[in-house]
Amino acid sequence: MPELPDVEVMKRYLDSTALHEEIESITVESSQVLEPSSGTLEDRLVGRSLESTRRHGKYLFAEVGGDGWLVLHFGMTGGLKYYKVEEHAPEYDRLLLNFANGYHLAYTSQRKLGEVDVVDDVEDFVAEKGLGPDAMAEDFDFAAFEEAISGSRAMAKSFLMDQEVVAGIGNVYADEILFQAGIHPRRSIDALDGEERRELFDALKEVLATAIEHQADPETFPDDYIVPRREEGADCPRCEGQVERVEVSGRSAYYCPRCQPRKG
DNA sequence: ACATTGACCTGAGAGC
DNA sequence: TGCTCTCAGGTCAATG
Repeated sequence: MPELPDVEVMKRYLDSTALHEEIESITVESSQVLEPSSGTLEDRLVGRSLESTRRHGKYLFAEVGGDGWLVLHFGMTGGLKYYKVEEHAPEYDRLLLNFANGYHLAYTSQRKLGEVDVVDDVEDFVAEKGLGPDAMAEDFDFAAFEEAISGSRAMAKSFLMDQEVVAGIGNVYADEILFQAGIHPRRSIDALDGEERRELFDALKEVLATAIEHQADPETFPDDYIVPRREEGADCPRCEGQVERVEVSGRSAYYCPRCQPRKG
């Protein structure tokens, strides 16, 4: 579930913990998540330090001592933890960066669907993956959103989740964006009128920004958010209706049929 | 061009 | 209690 807001929170966490510390060694607990070989990873990291971070969509990048970037992707489970004593070691750690100061940065991924890589250039990596603009980037504005819509006939939810259209939105936040915009997840994107497109775009920016403000913790989200109630039969936070589930691109979409009518 | 399905992977929670 | 089954959802590939 690490989507843009979750990854942004991890970026800030990394910024406030592990930067500028020398990496003394690495420990590979599971090589399945590693794109390069353990040896390559070791060669590129040991003796250096992480100097800065960037994020594009759901990908986090950490600059390695001015020589390339560590790429972290979390799949659907996973995160980072910076700790010193063994008692604080997290479960499901797959890779550890062991710093000279005695601390460790653990990359965790319960289901091992993540990816760790080292690349020379972030832009090249983004281009290679075919990722669209980051959803929170300034240059992803309403004009760019409309431009992306033109020519697409995808369902609204599939469109939002397409990383080539816009990078960073996954299953959970797509549901929230559609709920806030009052748009049914299966409506086709090109059927939305001008006003609906505007509302959808505004909701996209608003939901992601709000989630980041709340540390991507659904427990603390505004009362009218649907994410904490993604469950069939749950009460809609905005009306007397009940949350329903429908399948979209093989994923569960939770929505309120009253707030998000099939046809608007 | 888009939807659907299944693979990857593992453990939490449900159901019996 | 303890087992088995389903499901979770990011990404990619194959198929319709």
